[in-house]
Amino acid sequence: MSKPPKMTDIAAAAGVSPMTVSRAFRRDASVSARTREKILKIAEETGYVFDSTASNLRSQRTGFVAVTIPSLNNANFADTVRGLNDVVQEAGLQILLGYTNYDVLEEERLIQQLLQRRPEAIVVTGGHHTDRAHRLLKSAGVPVIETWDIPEKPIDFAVGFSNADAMERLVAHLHDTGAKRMVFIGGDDNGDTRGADRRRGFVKAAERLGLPYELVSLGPAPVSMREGARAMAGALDSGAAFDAAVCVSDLAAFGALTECQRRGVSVPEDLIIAGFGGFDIAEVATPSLTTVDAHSHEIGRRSGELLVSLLRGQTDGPSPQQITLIEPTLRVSDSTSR
Amino acid sequence: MSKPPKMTDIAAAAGVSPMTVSRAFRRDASVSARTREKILKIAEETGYVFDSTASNLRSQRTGFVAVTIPSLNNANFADTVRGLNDVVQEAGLQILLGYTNYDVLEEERLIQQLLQRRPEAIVVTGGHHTDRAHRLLKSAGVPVIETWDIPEKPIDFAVGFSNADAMERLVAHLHDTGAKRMVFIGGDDNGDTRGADRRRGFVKAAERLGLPYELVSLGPAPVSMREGARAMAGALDSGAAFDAAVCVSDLAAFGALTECQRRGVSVPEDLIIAGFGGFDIAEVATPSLTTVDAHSHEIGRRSGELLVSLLRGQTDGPSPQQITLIEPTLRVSDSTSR
DNA sequence: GTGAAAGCGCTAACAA
DNA sequence: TTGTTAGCGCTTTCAC
Repeated sequence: MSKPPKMTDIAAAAGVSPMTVSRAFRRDASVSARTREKILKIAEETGYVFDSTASNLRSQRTGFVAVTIPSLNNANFADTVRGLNDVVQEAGLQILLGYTNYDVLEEERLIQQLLQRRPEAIVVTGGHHTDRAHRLLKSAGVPVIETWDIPEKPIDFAVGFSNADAMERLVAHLHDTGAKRMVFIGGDDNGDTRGADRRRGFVKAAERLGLPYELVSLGPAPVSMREGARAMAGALDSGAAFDAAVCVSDLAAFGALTECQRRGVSVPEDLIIAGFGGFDIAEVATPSLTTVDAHSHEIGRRSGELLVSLLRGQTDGPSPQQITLIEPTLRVSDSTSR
Repeated sequence: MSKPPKMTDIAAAAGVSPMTVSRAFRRDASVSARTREKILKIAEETGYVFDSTASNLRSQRTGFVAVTIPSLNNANFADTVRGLNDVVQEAGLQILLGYTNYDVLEEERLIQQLLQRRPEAIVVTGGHHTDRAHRLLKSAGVPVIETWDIPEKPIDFAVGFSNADAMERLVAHLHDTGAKRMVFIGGDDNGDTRGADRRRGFVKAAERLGLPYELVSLGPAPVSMREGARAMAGALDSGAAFDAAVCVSDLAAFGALTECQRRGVSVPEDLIIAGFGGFDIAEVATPSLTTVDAHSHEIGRRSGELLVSLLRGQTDGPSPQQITLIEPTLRVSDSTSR
């Protein structure tokens, strides 16, 4: 068992210089077809595997895109990563994924760690970071894309929407359909800034419309279906009167729905329920859940396209917008249709 | 705007050699506390960011663990990656994730691409690969862990279970509770070898028990809740008589359940339904779904622990087992309890 | 506890 | 279309 071959070994075997081998491995390089084929054949036979680590150092390009998301086990974020990956993979880039568990300190740690890998761009979820993380991102020397939120002042670029505004629109719709007293079921504030924004939007809309409301806390993010069920149980047990429940995500909404079914509370007759996010479960639940589709996959796809065009240095087209608004879609469904 | 500082810049500023700076950045290195603090202070002030790419090349260690999964949008695999990440992150390793879309050719492409990054270990889902992928893995020179399946002949290590056996046990249980005619709702074979294994287990058990059965195809993986609903609709429309439906995953099972509810078919009174995987939805559905909990998170965690012990080169302890069996748990619930 | 010299395996830059 | 030279920013190795 000898050492694995390197580029100079392939070059020697093919009777060319290492530089020619290097060129042969890149699509657009100027190498004669004959030479290229010969090189590739020898490489395959000898089991040569190109060493990116050397290439990365010498060329000062890694092909990495660093990505941080709050949780891997949330279909919304998974969809965003998938959308992003579909685009950047096409451009020969590799995602470096990390998740923060909805913790800004963990995010800071992760960003510092990921920057050491010398990514060519970095995509983060949300626009709230520690001061240090913010500084690291600003001085990273690569494009930064903040997703899912539209921060007041994006570091470089933002692809997302206003969670508060979207929630306001949902509440206004429920008010239009006749809801008189609402509860909001959501997580604690710590970490899940999108959840907190949705709650702010809920409160703002309810107060503007003169609707009485209550807030039910679910504990820290991530919010699961089970916790949605528990929160609904608590709300029903508390004896509070309400005819509409708005949940911070479809998962919580579905849990709340099952709890109602378990207790014989009819949805939407006795109580209307709405979720947020546009998860699969909203469509398949019986009754299907009214939700706000955040277009998770599209957020990733558009972030990827923005990023690829930035890295290609397309100076010809129009310079990219700092903010890409992905307007969410209100999907009214059976759970709020009396 | 000047160029970002490198290690020699920090060394010059601190009045030490680059080597001392290098040592100061590693935990166990022999540098006096005073020197170390001075160096770290200067590094922070100047915004120095350690360059892994150079370290990777010189030390021939990247700290990467390559991971391929069929899909990011499957909570089972996401759980496995989370379990894996929790462990390897602790050991200072970074996951390089790729997904194959249940396609072995895509897997081959991905493996080749990931190996160029010089990972220190590689974790793949399943034990079926193209010949070329198999060769690449075997000659990669790093530990290979195959998960979710137990291949006949693992390349290096396997962490998982027999999908066929687990399904057989489920079918035997349903037979015990009085099921007389079964349908299996699952995907096509192309790509999803775990799904195919489950189907084989179903057929084998049904034939052993003398149970009449039918197979309903869902189309190619991944199988969604919606497709489960559609498959159940087709099965009910076909007029075939059956009193039990076994689904390749809980997602399909939940879809099938909602379709039954939509049509007034009572579960479990008229029809019992079982899923597979141990997804959250199984527990929260009404009625809750009988399932086989594959312990997705544990598969990842154990893979990570195995891998970390291999990379630490622990020659002292017992040499690691080639096969780590994570026995799935049958969770009998309301959807099959008459 | 610290330093000097050399080099990891590629590719930028220039030359032919 | 191909080759030569030098060097990316660290860390190995050896020395003190």
